[in-house]
Amino acid sequence: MTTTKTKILLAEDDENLGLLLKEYLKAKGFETNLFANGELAFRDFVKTQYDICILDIMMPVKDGYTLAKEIRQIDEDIPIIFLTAKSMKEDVIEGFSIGADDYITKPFSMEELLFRIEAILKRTSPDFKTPAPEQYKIGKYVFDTKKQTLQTGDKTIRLTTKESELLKLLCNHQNKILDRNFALKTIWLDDNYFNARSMDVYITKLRKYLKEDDSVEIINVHGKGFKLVM
Amino acid sequence: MTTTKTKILLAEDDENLGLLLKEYLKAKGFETNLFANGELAFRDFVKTQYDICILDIMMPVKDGYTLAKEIRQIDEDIPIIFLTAKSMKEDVIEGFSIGADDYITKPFSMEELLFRIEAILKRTSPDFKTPAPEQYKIGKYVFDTKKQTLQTGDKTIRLTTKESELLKLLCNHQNKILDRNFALKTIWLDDNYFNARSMDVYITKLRKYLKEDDSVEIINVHGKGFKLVM
DNA sequence: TTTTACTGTTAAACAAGGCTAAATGGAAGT
DNA sequence: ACTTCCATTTAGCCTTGTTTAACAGTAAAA
Repeated sequence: MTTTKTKILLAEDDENLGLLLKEYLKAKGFETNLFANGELAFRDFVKTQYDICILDIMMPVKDGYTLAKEIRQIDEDIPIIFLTAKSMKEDVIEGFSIGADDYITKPFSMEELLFRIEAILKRTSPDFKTPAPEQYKIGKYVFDTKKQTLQTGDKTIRLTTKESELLKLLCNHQNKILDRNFALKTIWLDDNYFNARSMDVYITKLRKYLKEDDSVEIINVHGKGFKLVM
Repeated sequence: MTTTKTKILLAEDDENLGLLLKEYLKAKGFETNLFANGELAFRDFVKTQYDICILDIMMPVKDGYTLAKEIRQIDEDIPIIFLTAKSMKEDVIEGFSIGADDYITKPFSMEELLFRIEAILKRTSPDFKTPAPEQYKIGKYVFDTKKQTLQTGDKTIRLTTKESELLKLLCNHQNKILDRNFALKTIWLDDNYFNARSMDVYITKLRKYLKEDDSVEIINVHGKGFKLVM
């Protein structure tokens, strides 16, 4: 399987921040090229296929706005996110006028940057690892979230809406803990006692459906939630 | 060409801000419906085709997060922007986790909001924006709303008025939940018990008509409504 | 160990929905 | 007026989805 990594162009003159972001994004599965100024970034942009650009505004040699304008002349559509220390109204306006997709003021958490990147990518590239694909492979099962079915070779199990929503959340967090309260608030909208017990009942149901394949298991993490391991 | 205005759902309990935004957006060519709390906003959401939702987080009766989750259960894809006074890291994370497209902290300039709306809309394919076409493709069927017919290669099924109206509503909300009460009030003008049972009978009829194509299905969402998936 | 908070599972209860057939009632034809 | 036709509603019965209750088991805490 050749899942091409999402390529990010990062133009940031603060070396500390730049490397930190690059490392973080790498850990999150992105391929990031870091450049210390707009000039270097642009020289690479023309020869590399990027999926998204993250540009600091204030940089030596060539600032972020200028860089963005040059990028826009080459590619009208590529997503651009500005990073900046100042949050002056006019600057934000100018950023968006150039055709920015987002404008983030420092300080920001890397997590927020990641979310903002993903929010843009989910609308941009249709094949982007969206947090909610229509089909999941669960061991020898195929779970169709749209049709709410769970197929395994011969038979097809029709799932109810709640079963489907819960399984979807589990798939979404596969091999990670799905927090009880998060799941409750997402599906039941309220994490009271009764809904919690209701959820337990649904976990039992899902386990029954999935018991044909031993490599798949929904395990409980005491006091935290459930984990779909496979 | 009759370009329909982009419809915005705005949930904001601060009446001053709400009306101000509404006026501003109106001047910019948007059609905005303003609601003072999440409950009212949701009640309208199920019966109106919106293009984007702008939700304040802190609202009486039903807060923005809960509203967003309810909206997401009905429509997984509609863009959501959160407005909030607090910019706590965890809140931003929660907002994006629900599937927000942007998260703006007050105070913000209306101009910035406008740019952010446009940044999102330029990435959103306006496929459902074309209002109520005369013909729908439903799997291998062609549904003609005007002639009230359902064609599939060889044969043509004549639909009755009620059958046609219901199917039209379902098509209008395809892959989203068609709210029971909204459908009843729209077609039967009254959501009493008997009309509800009548509607169930019609759902059965439509399912029979559509059973030639497995890729099409009318699934029930318990207590909420029906969803035409394809 | 004892206690307490969680979790697993089953079954009961109830509401909602699926389906079929019969009843209703209006429109059109005789 | 009577009949036929047909869309729609009502009735009835059965199935399913979801929640609640109840009881047993287990992990953590005291």
